[in-house]
Amino acid sequence: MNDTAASSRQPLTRDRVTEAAIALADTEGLGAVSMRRVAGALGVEAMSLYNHVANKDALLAGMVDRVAAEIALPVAGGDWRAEMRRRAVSAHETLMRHRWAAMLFLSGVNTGPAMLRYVDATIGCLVAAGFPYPLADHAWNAIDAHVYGFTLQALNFPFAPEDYAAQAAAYLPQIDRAATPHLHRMAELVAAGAHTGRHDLGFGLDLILDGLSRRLAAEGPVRT
Amino acid sequence: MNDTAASSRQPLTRDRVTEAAIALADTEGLGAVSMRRVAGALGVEAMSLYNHVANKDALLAGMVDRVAAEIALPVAGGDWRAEMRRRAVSAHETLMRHRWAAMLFLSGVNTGPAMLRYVDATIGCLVAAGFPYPLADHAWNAIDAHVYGFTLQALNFPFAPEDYAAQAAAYLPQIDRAATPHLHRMAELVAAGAHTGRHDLGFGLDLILDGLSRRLAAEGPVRT
DNA sequence: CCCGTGTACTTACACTGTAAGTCTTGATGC
DNA sequence: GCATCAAGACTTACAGTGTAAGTACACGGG
Repeated sequence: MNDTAASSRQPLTRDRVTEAAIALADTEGLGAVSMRRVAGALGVEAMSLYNHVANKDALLAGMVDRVAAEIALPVAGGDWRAEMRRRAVSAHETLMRHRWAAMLFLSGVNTGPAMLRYVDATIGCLVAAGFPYPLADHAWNAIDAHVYGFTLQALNFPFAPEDYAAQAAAYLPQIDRAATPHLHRMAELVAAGAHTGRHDLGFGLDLILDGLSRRLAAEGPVRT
Repeated sequence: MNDTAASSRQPLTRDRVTEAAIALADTEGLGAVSMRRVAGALGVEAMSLYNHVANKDALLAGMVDRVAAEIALPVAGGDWRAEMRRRAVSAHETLMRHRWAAMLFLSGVNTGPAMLRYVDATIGCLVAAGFPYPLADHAWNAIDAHVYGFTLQALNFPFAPEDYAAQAAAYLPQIDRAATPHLHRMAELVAAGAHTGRHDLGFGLDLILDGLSRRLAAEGPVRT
C-alpha cells in the first residue's frame, strides 16, 4: 500500500510494548489493556506484539516487574526499622500510583528480576540487623502481607478521604441500626467528625515492627 | 453431588444460580465461571440467568457474600484476643477453601448483608472489650489487611508445603548467587531442612494482637 | 543477484458479556 | 372449558477478547 514516511517508525521492542501497556493501565485501568489496544497505542496490529512478548500473561508479568523496580530498596546495615518502614511506604505509594498493579502483585507468582532483587534486599537488611534467616523470612512475609492487604483495601475504598464525613452522613439513614448497630455508630462518629475513618499504613506496620523487634531481642541476634 | 441438573424441573432461583457458580469456581477456578457455563450446569441457556441476576458482577457479588457467610463471627463479651484470632483463622480457612474468593474480597467494595454482619460483629467485639470506636476501626482494618494479604500470598504459593524442601533444592542452581545472595542462602537452608519455609498466619497476627492489647492498655478502656 | 531471517500484517476461531426480541408454560378469572 | 396474562426460558446478534496459522515484505550477507 502506501509506503511513505509512516514507515520510519522506530522498531518495536519488548520494553516499548511494556511501557505502552503500563501507560494504558495507568490512564484507563487494567481492563483497557488488551492486545489490540496496546498495539493500537503503538501504531501496530495486535499480533505484532507476539514477536516480542510470549502472550498476555508474560506482558502482565513484565508490567509488574517494571513497577516492582520503582520500589525503594532497603539498604543493609542501617536502622532496620527505618529501612523496613521506608520500603513499606514506598511499596504502598508505588502501588497507589499504579492502581492496577496491586492485584497483579498478589495474583500469581511473580519472579521477575526486579521483584527478586527487591525481596533479596529486604531479607538482606533484616539479616544484617541480626535476624536469623527463618525469622527474617517470616518477618518479610508478615510485613508484605500487611502492605499488600492494606493497599488493596485503600484502593477499593470508594470515596476520597475528604469526602468521607459527608458520605457517612449521606449513607447513615441506609445503615440498618438493628442489624448492624456498630457500623451505624461508626458512621455517626465519622459524620460528626469525631473519627476521620481514615486508615494509616503506619498503624498496623508499627504494631508489626514493634513485635518484630521484641522477637529479635528475645531470640537474640544471631549471625549466619 | 446431586446437581447434574438437566433433568431437574425445579425453578431457577437466584440462590441456585449462585450455588452453581460457586461450585464451578471451587472445582474449575474463577476463570471457568462464565454465564454460559453456569447456565449449562443448571441445564439452561445463558440468558435465562439474567432473570435472576442483574449481570455478572452481581453474580460475583452474590458469590462473595455467600462465602463471607461461612466465616465464624466473633462474639462480643468474651476474650477479645481469642475471638479475633478465631475470626482471622476462620476467614483464612474459608478463603483457602474457596480459592477464587480472596481476590474478589479485595477487588471492589463488597457490601452484601453477610459481609456487613461480619464487619459489624468484629467491631462490636472490640468495642465490648473496651476499644474506643476509632481504635476498633483501625484494629479491624489492620487485622483484615494481614489476613487478606497473608491469604493471597499463601494461595499463590506454587508448591505444596511438603514439597518445599525438594523444590528449593531443585531450583537452587538457578538462583543467581551474586545477584540475590540472600534468596540463595534461604533456599539452601530450606533445601537442607534448616528452615521449613512455611509461613503461619499466627505469626503476624500475634504481632498485631500483642500490639493492639498494648495500645488498648495505653489509651485506657473507654465505654461509649 | 538471490535468499534466508525477522517482523509486521491478515485472517480466522472459539470464546466472552449482554441487549433485544420471541416463544412456552402454568396459574388465574370468567 | 377457555381466554388472558405474566414469568421466565429461549434465540439471535453484536462487539469485544486472546491467539493459532499463514502471508507479505524489507534488509543484510553469500
